[in-house]
Parts: sequence; C-alpha cells; structure tokens
Amino acid sequence: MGRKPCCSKEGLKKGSWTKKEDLLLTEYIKDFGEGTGWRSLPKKAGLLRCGKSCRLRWVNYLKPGLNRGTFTPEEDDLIVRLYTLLGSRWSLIAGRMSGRTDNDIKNYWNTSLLKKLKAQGNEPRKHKSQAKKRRRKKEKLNVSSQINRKNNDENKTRRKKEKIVEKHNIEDEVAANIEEQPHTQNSAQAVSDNNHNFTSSSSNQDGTSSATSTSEIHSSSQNIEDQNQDQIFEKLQVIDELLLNDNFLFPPEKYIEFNNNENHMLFEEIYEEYFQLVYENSCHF
DNA sequence: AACATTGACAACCGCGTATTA
DNA sequence: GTAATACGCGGTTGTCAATGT
Repeated sequence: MGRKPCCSKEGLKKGSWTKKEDLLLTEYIKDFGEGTGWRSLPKKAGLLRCGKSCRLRWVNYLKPGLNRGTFTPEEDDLIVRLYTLLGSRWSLIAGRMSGRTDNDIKNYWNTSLLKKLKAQGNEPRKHKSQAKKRRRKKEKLNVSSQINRKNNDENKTRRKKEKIVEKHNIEDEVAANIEEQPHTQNSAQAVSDNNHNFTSSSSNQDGTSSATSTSEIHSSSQNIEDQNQDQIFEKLQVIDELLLNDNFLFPPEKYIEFNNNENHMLFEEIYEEYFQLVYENSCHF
C-alpha cells in the first residue's frame, strides 16, 4: 500500500550549496529536465542533498530566467498592490512578476519593503497568516472525532461543488453585466490613491469584513455584515482561478460589486486594480 | 582593532494538499 | 477507499558581509 518508503535524511548535507553542487544539479536538470521527480534526483545527480533542498536551490537560484537584480520602484509598487489584494500569498504574487521567485519577494518584503512602507506611514494592513489559518483548521480537526473527520471530507466535497457553481455564477453574472455597466474611469488609481483601502476601508470596527458577488447583490438585499475576511479571500481566489484559466477571457468592464455595512465600495475597483496589475505585469496572458 | 548590530538573502522546517500504490 | 509518500507553500532561522560604536 502506498508509495515506496521515503529515503532517510541521515548522511545528507545541509547548509550552503557549493559551486560543484550547483553544477551537478544544473547539469542533471539540463540533461533530464525538472519533471523526473525531486525525490530521486539527488541520487541520480550524485548529490548528497534531499530532493526538497535540490528543488529549492533550483527554483530560487539556478533556474534560468531569474531576475536577481535589485527591485525597481515599479516592482515595489506592484508588490505592495498585490500584497494588499492577496496577502502573503507569495507564490501568487511571484507568478505575476516576471523572473522573481516567491522566496525573493518574501525576503525583500520582510527585510526592506515593509520597513520602507512603515517609514512612509504606508504600512499595509496585515493579512491573516496562512500558517495560522492552517493551524486553526488543524486544531478543529484534532477535536473532531473520526465521524466528524468524515463529515469534514464530505463538506469539503460539497464546498468544492459549491465553489464550482459559484465560479460559474460569477462568470455568468459578470458576463451579463458587461454591457449594462459603464467602465469606471481611474478606479484603479482611486484604489491606489487610498493606498490599501481595500483591506482597510472594508474592515469593520471589530475587524470583520464583508463581501458578496454580483449574483447575491442583484438577487437579494441580504445582510452580509457577518461575512468575514476569509470569504473575501475566497472570492479573490475564485477571481484568481478565473484569471488563470486560459479559456476564460476577462474584459476589463466586468465587475463584481463589493459591499459592507460602513460604506459601499464597488468590488469593481478592486477587481479593476487587480486586473490592471495582471495586464501590465503578468506573464500569464 | 575589536566587538556589536543590522541588512540581505539562502536555506530549512512544518504543514496542507495532491498523487500514488 | 485508504494510507503512505511527494510536492509546494509560507514562516522562520541561519549565515555572512557591511556598517556602526
């Protein structure tokens, strides 16, 4: 049952990579490609490293096409905006920045950019830690019995289905509104001018936030005050999936309305900001 | 010159999810 | 369907050079 046993870590080298190791890894990948499995790569390439370490070294340092130069002001701006929208989803952010790795951006953010922003008084609102979210999720699971776990799995399947339905709803609604709604001028600039107004102005006093899709907005006037920030991120993830779907073309006029109990803010602005960023800088289109 | 501090970045660790037998 | 394993991600730590005292 299961895969063959994992190799022991005993005897494997740790710490900084030598030029010789870099060469061995580069040569191996040049000859056999990346898709041969990181687990078995070190042995085949003659390296005393674990596959994980090899992958990291390749992805963050040796891979051709990496931009290891200093970050430009334009890149700074892009990182700040994407962080505001996506939080510390570094891989997502890196995916929209040509030649930059998630590790690079994360390091730059933690060591330089954040300090720079703090000094300017523009510190973005801190997003929920992804790791903490995971831990909370795990704690819940630990409390659960086997039956609850099973229920969790069932719920997971159900949520997956719901997400697909929601995704389709957003596509339909957004498409239906292309011709109905005029394109908001300079909304991206407005968002930019307000700095992180997506996360700040949309937050309630108790720290909660609310969001909704166009289908919800147009179909009812239900109160969404109790929807929390996680749901906003889920919406953004849906948008993200849509954006990354080659078969789905996203005209800039499409919008999703955003709402909360304090003020009314069009999700369109957020989306448009996001869309503009992706258009200007993405390697995915 | 010696030591302390800071900054930058490489690398590791733990975890969740996907994949596989 | 289940458990073991592989992979990828985010958070954190370690290391080393530059700078300050």
